[in-house]
Amino acid sequence: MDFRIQIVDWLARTTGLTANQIDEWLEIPPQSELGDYAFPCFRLARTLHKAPVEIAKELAAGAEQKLENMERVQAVNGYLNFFIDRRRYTGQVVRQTLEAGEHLGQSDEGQGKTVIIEFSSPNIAKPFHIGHAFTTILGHALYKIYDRLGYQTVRMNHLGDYGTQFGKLIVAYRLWGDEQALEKNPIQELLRIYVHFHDVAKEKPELEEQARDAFRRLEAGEADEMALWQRFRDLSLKEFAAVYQRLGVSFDNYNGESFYSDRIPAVIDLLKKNNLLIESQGAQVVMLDEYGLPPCIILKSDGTTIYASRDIAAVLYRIEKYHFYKNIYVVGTPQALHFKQVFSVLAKAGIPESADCVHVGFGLVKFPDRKLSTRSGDVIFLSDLLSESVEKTLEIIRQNAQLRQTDMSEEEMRQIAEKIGLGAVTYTFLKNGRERDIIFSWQEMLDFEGDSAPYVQYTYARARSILRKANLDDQAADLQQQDLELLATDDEFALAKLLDGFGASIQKAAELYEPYILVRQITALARAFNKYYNHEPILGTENQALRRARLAMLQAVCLAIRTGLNLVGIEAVERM
RNA sequence: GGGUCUAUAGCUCAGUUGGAUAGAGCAACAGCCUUCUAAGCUGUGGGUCGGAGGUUCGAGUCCUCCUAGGCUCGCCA
Repeated sequence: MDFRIQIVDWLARTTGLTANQIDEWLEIPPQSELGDYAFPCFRLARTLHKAPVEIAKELAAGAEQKLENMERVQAVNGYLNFFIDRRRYTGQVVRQTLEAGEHLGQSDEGQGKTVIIEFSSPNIAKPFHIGHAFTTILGHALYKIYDRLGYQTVRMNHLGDYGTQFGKLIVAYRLWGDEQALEKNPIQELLRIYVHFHDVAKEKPELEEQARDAFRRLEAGEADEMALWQRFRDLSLKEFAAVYQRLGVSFDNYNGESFYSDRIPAVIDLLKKNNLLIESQGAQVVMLDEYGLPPCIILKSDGTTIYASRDIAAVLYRIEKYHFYKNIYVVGTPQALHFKQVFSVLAKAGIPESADCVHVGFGLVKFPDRKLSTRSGDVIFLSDLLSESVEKTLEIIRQNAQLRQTDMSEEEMRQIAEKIGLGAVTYTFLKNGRERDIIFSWQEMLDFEGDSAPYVQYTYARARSILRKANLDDQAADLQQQDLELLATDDEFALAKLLDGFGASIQKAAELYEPYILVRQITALARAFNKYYNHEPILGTENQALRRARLAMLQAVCLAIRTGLNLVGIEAVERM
């Protein structure tokens, strides 16, 4: 808003400080009773040789007649507090929000820049469990946010479709595979033999050796191993596709680890050319002492590749193909060291783009007493979690439909339940800082009150219901005819401030790779609206001009909530 | 042991670049549905911000040390 700019300008002229400096220091008071903007005068005390309290008083004396759009300016405890013209501000924000319409929150900051987001990346032949939900939901939200800011985006699903684990699967399948079970329920069968492999390998360590050998043959392109691998991969992808479709997630490519395996020679060349490759204990490694990191293994002692070599190959490929502005990896924090090593090897090899590679880590999903582990078969499938959530939602909708005597069809109730149930799960993963671990609890995951997607969706549905009753959608109608400065209550001003901060929250979320910033913004907006809803009978407003202005504000709120939810991968519903 | 992250209300978490009386949600307690959807709203209680020093006009925030915990540390990914 230009209120801030106005204050900064005036302060810059009056104090002789630069506008940038003022802008940095100008803050928003903790309580709105203290004002809408505040300038702390303590830092001026030394240069002006005056007490902060005095400085504030003098500035306040000269401020009011010089500043338009300002209700008053007050000096309190060394702070210079500005109270803006709230009616004007509220009117302006609502107008601008509605004018932006479907473009709300868009920006051109990403113009001409390509951002690669690698996320989801499940392992072939393993179930899609709630651990994968985190990267999938987080990555998808980041994609939407960057897309909104005008960046060119590339979504990459870096499938775990290579490595010694496939040697294990091949060995296990040959020993215990059940063809019929594989046809019927591929991932379950593959998981069964994978778990069995680890059980047996405890007694018979020679199986591990056989597995490594099978992977060696796979990497060498032996037909039998290749065929099995291809089969496992195809079957797995088919199952993953169902989950992605349900979540509304898609990718620009599925270049998994196998895709980069034949680009390893280029990596070896590069490293050799720079004299970085050293033999150590039979393996080829790059030393990273100057980065304070342990050596990075490039080739194992049996000559096969390892994930680090494949990740390095992937970066080289992406530089060449996309000339990326940023190359983002949405991968759990346990792999932080791995990415540091990979980026450092590239830096050491003189690849400047290594500085544009970012590991966006996230916490572990675990039970109160243990870690989730595929090997032990101790997992919660994402599909089960989603179904459970949707099921519970459907129950609540049924109860409410009966209570409120609504006329929702079974089909409509199911569609709504799907959106809300999925939203609840998505929200749970995005509501806090991503690096925090999530202690899995059904109770918390399925809590639909307070800070939750259903709370926000419910708010939206209620607001939309009012607009329907007033025969309005949320397109801005004849804005020129509206007197939006009639919006004068504290609730309305609070809503305006939250609407005003919407765009900034998107930018901040992108800057920090933290969708929770946007999630909290729209939750706060929803909370402010619920308060308003309970204070003011909007439809029953007697003054018709004010009623129109209030409905316009509702349109703006709906627009922001719906847009915000969509940007984190949650759908709004018209009724619930 | 090295690296790294974390420690804020009973629980789960926010807390802008250091700024005024540290905030939400859940749980607890007390209220609000003949009026726009009660998945809502209003109010109450609840804190030596892990501990000790230091820098500063001012520290939950920055520095040092300590304690506790998570993750991680060459041939898995």
